[in-house]
Amino acid sequence: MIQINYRDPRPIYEQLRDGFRQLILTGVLAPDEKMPSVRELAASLAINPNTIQRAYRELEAEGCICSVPGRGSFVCKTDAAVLARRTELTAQLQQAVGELRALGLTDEEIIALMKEGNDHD
Amino acid sequence: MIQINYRDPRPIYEQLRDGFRQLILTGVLAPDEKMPSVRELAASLAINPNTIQRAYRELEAEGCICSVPGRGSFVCKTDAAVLARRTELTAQLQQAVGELRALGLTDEEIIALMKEGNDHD
DNA sequence: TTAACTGTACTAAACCAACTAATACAGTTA
DNA sequence: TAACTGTATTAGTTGGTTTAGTACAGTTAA
Repeated sequence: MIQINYRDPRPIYEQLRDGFRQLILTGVLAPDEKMPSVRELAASLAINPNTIQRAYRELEAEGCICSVPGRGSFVCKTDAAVLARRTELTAQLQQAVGELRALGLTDEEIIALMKEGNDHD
Repeated sequence: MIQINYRDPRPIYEQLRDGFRQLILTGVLAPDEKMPSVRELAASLAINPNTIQRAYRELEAEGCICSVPGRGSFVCKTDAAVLARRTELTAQLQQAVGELRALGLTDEEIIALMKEGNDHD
């Protein structure tokens, strides 16, 4: 379901948080679907339950999941979560575009780069 | 010339390296121009010389500056450095674009976002 | 030559965030 | 009741960043 890359310099809890956020916001994990329990996921990934807990805590703060003591954690995609992610990605996009322009690339060239990597469906 | 932001979670040496790279690759610092000496910059920024040294070492490895023992460090913009930065920015761009597409945005909407933040000269 | 600059190298310690470990408490479910 | 769930807390380890101090060698100008 989710994988950890130990060569990735980012902390584990960030990899988990970002990975799950991606799955949730893109609909791979449907609303009301049950997330793996803290202990279960910790065991299957061979890491500490506290690390899972931290990722889940942040996902809940973002509005991606809802955790209920005794019951479990559940997917809970919120408009606020989608909007927040979109805002964040827009900032990243504009940052990269701004620097590419500073390197002398035209908007046409940048758009070409943008469509180059991925097939646009 | 360059500033450190202590609220920025990134390490100081990364802020220095990225800041100088930006100034060099965009031509604000001209080729053959002398960089501030390790000790001078450390004093004016009130940080340790070793931190400056690390930033300079990485900039030299990237081909942005050339350091000569006894003489100093000098701007030395390389084609390789420009290309490397362009490649990196392209990856960041495509990453953001890919995720925005996954959120359901069309390429037209993404291009609009891209032009929205900055006036295109 | 001397003095003051330059980059570079090295070791040791302080510091802090990330992570682990172990334990405990409370709510839910069969 | 037993086994699950999320949550909280404390303590300890680890690794990267930064500081501190020292040292060496090359350059430059008085």
